[in-house]
Order: sequence, then C-alpha cells, then structure tokens
Amino acid sequence: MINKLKKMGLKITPQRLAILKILDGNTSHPSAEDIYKELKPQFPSLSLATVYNTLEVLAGGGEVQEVRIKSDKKHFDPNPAPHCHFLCRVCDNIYDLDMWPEDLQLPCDIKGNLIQGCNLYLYGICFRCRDKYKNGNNNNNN
Amino acid sequence: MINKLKKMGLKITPQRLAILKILDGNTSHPSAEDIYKELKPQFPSLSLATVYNTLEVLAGGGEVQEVRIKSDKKHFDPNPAPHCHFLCRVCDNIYDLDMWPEDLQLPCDIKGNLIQGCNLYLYGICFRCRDKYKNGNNNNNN
DNA sequence: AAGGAAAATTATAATGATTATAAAATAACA
DNA sequence: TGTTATTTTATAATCATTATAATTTTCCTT
Ligand SMILES: [Mn+2]
Ligand SMILES: [Mn+2]
Ligand SMILES: [Zn+2]
Ligand SMILES: [Zn+2]
Repeated sequence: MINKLKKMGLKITPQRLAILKILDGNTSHPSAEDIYKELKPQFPSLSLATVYNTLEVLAGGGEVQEVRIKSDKKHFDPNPAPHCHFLCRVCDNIYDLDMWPEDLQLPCDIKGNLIQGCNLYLYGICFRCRDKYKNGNNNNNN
Repeated sequence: MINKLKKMGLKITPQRLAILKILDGNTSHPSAEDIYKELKPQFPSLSLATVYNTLEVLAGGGEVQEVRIKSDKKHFDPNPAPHCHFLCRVCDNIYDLDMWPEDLQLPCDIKGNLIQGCNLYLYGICFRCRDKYKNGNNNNNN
C-alpha cells in the first residue's frame, strides 16, 4: 500500500493512505465523490480536490484504472488489468464480468495500428435484477 | 433520409435534414460542436441546442450511436451497429476498426446477465502516425 | 390556400463533474 | 529541528451538456 506511493515517488499522507485503503480490493467501482463521502466523516478537512488529485496520479501511474462506462461520471477500479465492465441499467451498478476476447491481448497490432489500451463496456440487466422481475412485482421489496 | 425522420414520427425540418446529411456515410465521428460549426455558415440561426436535441433523438431511436471514447466529449456515428472504435493518441482521431469478438453477439447471456449493448474502445497509435515516426523527424511535415 | 394545434427552434440560463489556482499545512530529508 | 518541495485545502473557473421559455415552423384540417 505504502509501497505503491513510494514506487511512484509520492509522499505518504493520511489522505492518500485512506483513499488507497478504500480502493484496495474494492470491486464496487466508486466515483471520486463516493470515496470523498465515505472518508469525510473520518477526515473532516478532506477536500474533494485531493480525492481527484490522488485518483489522477494513481491512474497516471497505472495503479488504478478509470472506468467511463457511464456518460456523466468517472469511476475508479484498483485493478489496473484490462477487464470487462458491465453496467446494469436497472440497479445502475457496475460489475466486473469475467470474459475477454481471446484475440485481444495488449499490446497488439491490428491492421498496422498499435493497440496499447482497451475498454470493453457492456450494458444490460444484471442477474440480480432479472431475478427480481422473474419473481414478480407482487412482493415489492426493492 | 427523410424516411428516418418520418419513421420516428419527427417533423421534417431543414436543420434536421442538414444534420442527417452531414452524418450520412460519415466515418469521422463528429461531435455535436463539429456538426454545429460545419452548419453554422449555411444556417446562421442554427442553435447548438438543436444539434444536441437532434442527435439525442436520433440516438434514442437507434439511428445513430454515441461514441464516448474520449473522456470529455461525446461523438456521433451514423452507423448504429456495434463496432470497434479506436482513438489515436497522437492525431486524436477516432477510427473504425474491423474487428469484433466472436463470442459477443448481442443480445446474449453472460453468467445470467442479459447483455443488450456493448462498446469496445481501443487506444494507441494509428498506422498513419506510426508511419510518420518511422520516416523520422527530419522532414517535418505535420 | 388559410387556420391552428403541436412540435421544433432559438437564445439564454442552469447544471454539474472536473480542473485550476493560490494560500496554508505537511512530509521528508539533512 | 529547520528547510524546502510537495500536498492539502478552499474556492473559483471551465466547459460540455441540459433545461427553460418565448418564438417560429411544420403539417394536418378545413
Ligand atoms: Mn473492474
Ligand atoms: Mn464508428
Ligand atoms: Zn441490476
Ligand atoms: Zn494517428
């Protein structure tokens, strides 16, 4: 955790450690504001700009990846490896999906173009929301 | 062209026809502002809001697709079929790439999730820009 | 062809996520 | 412990997109 910051030549600060701690192993793909709201109680002086700055530098260093599956807001993923993201249009959650086109290993060459990065975004209805509909609307437990 | 509008129950206006004409067969993936700037000389009264409204209704009707390969701006594509987009980090152009994962035909089911839509975005250096570098910087014709 | 309702266009303001700025605080090194 | 570069913070600015409301236009009916 601390190593990630040192590796990038960044100073260790409580704010950065807290942000990294939230991200570590997190598969919920939080936005900058999500992280800010989660930390604000423990860090009353925390600034949203600090969260943005930290996420930007982590992304620039390849330690986290930006997920731009929604049109209005960026989300962040501590797993920097290219993998498939799925947005459920019903519950609005972003999920990892364990599928990746075999013929797309980076970096690669496609018709003379050098492919260095890739995003695969899927949209639909997650199995949880499908199940809810399947069970009918007679029991309205959202 | 006119049929697309009628099919969607929209009124035929000069502005909409002009926007559709620009889009027809266009593979440059223009933004709303690109289209606005191109039309403004011929339509001095044209409002940017009209361009946005038209693109939104066309996208909603499945006649064009939004391309969100850049983080700051939406681009539009008259080809509504899912296909692969590639952003060159050098020239900043968006290109179509003729590749699509075999195992991803829509709609489909992945682990219980219903997949209805998909975006595949690639990033790198296009063959044109690679050629320029290959030929060295001694002839500086950008 | 003229009238009129509904829809579209326009100018303009509002929104909201993100980025920039500059002063104050802090981390890390000697 | 002191010094300096970095970071945090509060705040303002940016800018693509969306909302609003008045004006204009389409298009169906007469
Ligand atoms: Mn993920
Ligand atoms: Mn395209
Ligand atoms: Zn869901
Ligand atoms: Zn290029």
